[in-house]
Amino acid sequence: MTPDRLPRILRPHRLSEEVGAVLDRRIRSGAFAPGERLPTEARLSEEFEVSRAVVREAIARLKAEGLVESRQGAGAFVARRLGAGIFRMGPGLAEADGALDIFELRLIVEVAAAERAALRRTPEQLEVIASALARMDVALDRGEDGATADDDFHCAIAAASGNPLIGRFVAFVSQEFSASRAPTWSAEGVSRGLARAARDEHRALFEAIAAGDVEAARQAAQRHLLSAAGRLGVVVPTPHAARG
Amino acid sequence: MTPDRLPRILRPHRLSEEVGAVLDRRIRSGAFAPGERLPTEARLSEEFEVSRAVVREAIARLKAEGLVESRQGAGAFVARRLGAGIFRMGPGLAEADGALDIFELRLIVEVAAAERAALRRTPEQLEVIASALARMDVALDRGEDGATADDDFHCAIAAASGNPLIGRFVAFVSQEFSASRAPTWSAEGVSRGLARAARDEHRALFEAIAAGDVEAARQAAQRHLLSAAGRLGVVVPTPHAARG
DNA sequence: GCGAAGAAAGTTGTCTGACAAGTAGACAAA
DNA sequence: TTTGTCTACTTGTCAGACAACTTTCTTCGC
Repeated sequence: MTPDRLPRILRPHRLSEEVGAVLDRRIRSGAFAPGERLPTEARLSEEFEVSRAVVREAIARLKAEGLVESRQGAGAFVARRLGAGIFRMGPGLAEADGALDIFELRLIVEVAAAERAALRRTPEQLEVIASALARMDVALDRGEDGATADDDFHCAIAAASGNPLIGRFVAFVSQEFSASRAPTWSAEGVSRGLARAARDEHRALFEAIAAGDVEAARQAAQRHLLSAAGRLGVVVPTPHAARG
Repeated sequence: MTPDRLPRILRPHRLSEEVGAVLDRRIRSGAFAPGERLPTEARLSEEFEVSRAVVREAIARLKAEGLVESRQGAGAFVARRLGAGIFRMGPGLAEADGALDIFELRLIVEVAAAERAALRRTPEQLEVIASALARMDVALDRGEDGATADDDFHCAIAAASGNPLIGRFVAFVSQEFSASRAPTWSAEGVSRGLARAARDEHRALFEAIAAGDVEAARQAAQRHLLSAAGRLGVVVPTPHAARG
């Protein structure tokens, strides 16, 4: 646990964010039911003792997130389908239990991506994967940080799955959780051989994809992600434990 | 009970949305580079010939979407990592090739969710799944629309996976693609027996989860989703074809 | 000349008041 | 009951002002 993140200690408070956060909670908690009309802007500005401009800005955020829809003259309404069109991880998910949840989702999607990449990758896509792998090797030899190349490697595999949606989703998750690769590539991680272990797992995965061996790719991807979780002290239970 | 969900044929234009759309395009197209400072609010309000309030509301949306960050006194800046923290499907994805991509992602995540639900579901969660199944039966008997119950069924299984992230993601994908269930539950679909076929698949999946049989749950979920895709005329290739 | 303190200009955040555009409910007329 | 009108209400937009904060420039002491 290396929490090098100091998010909002020094950030000056913004009224519109506070108001937005309160409304957000009320909506998600069900205090305002879907389809129900929100109090008017004037009413809210009274309740929170802020100007209408602040309320409007807060509601603008909620509208952008798909939680609220407003109609001129009628009012603002809680969306019938909360947050349609947008998926977000939510802050603070990258720690404690959240890490396990994210790793499990990564395991599911990235293993599937690896299988499909083994089947469908084009020579060009294989080249991109190989390039990321090579950059990791260079970083390892020189004792530099290979976290970015690590990131690229995973994203390149997902991109080679032939499904752009999978590619984008893996990129999203990986970005969201990029901090998780830091311990492996830190000075301590390198000295403890974590980076080298990760490199070997990556190579096995690459070779399986290069060979077009779906089953080997599945196993290599699963082994790698479980090991990566282990390097963070997270144990991901898997229904396939007997097979993997 | 009035379902006022007509597609808003002629939505009155909202200035803030138009301004926001223009800025959105400029940022995504790279006209404003990541990290670069945006023109000031005053400048933008001049350019678009709108009030500063409109510009602020537009920027508030972009901030909510993670495209822009602003600092009081300094200005508004294009985010270094565009849209970090948010995943969206993008419009128009639910047709043509997009349907295949979404179905493949659904297949991956929902099959995994079914496996985990078979392992981890609590009696309460099983009850929720059973309830959705029962509602589908009622709808089928009465010739009513069971699409909502169908939706609930899938989401309930994902929720029973024990991983809230999976639950939310399936809810997201399913919502995004809710139109896909319509053909099954339409009058024509019911008369052609599509709804009945779907019901049988659902029941098999439910029983596998109730019995805690991981392998059966996996197969039932896969079979159901592939059949569902087939009912839409989509053929999803799967690396597990030999096994399933 | 140079570094530091301070002034000045510029920018976002918030407040206030006002009017335009659009909606919903009441009420009267047919 | 149906229809049309009216009125109160709500959101959308505008304008101007000030506060809070950042950046840049100026000035002063050395």
